[in-house]
Amino acid sequence: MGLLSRKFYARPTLAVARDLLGQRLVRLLDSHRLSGRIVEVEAYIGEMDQASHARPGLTNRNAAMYGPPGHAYVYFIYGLYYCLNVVTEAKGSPAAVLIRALEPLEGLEMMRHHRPNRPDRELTNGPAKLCQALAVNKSQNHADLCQRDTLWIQDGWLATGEQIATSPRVGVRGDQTALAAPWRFYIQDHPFLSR
DNA sequence: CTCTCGATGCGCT
DNA sequence: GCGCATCGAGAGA
Repeated sequence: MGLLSRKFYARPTLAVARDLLGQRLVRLLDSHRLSGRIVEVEAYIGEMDQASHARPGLTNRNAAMYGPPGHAYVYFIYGLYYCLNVVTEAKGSPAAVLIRALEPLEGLEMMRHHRPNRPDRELTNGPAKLCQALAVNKSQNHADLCQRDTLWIQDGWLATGEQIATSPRVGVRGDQTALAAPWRFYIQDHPFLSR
């Protein structure tokens, strides 16, 4: 099935974010496939974006955001968790889409093993939860998503009747007026949305 | 169900 | 030293 191409990611970030909904994120782990449909994302665009990790300019942490499109930007947060982004736009233009929630499709048994004592509905309904379920960590930072290596995105689908909705981004700090832009995209009423 | 609060470590000022 | 693109336990209703 179709791997999403470099050109898909080398576009304006809001378009990429919207078009990622319904696509299938695949993680290959010890020859096991773990995958899910992307049902919620957020866009982070440029150094002027008050909520973006690129706000301080190029640093070691956010370097992947400045790199070529179609690669992973994985960061460590709150001393405990990882979150996964997809780098967008041309090299040198720091922008990315945060993957916030998945609908699990393949590898449920292994996901349950990675997130013990959780009901299935809480396997991948948050940015750090899905990284736990798919065993995504710093070793996937800079990974090329345009190759079938250990992490990639391939063609998915939107079911008939599924509607795309937007809202302001969640969990971001700072000046609220600057953060009101509706840069969160999600499939309306989907059961695997984050809280 | 909702709300509050603590965990935990690293990058950056 | 501070603050963080989060989560889960525990309490209350």
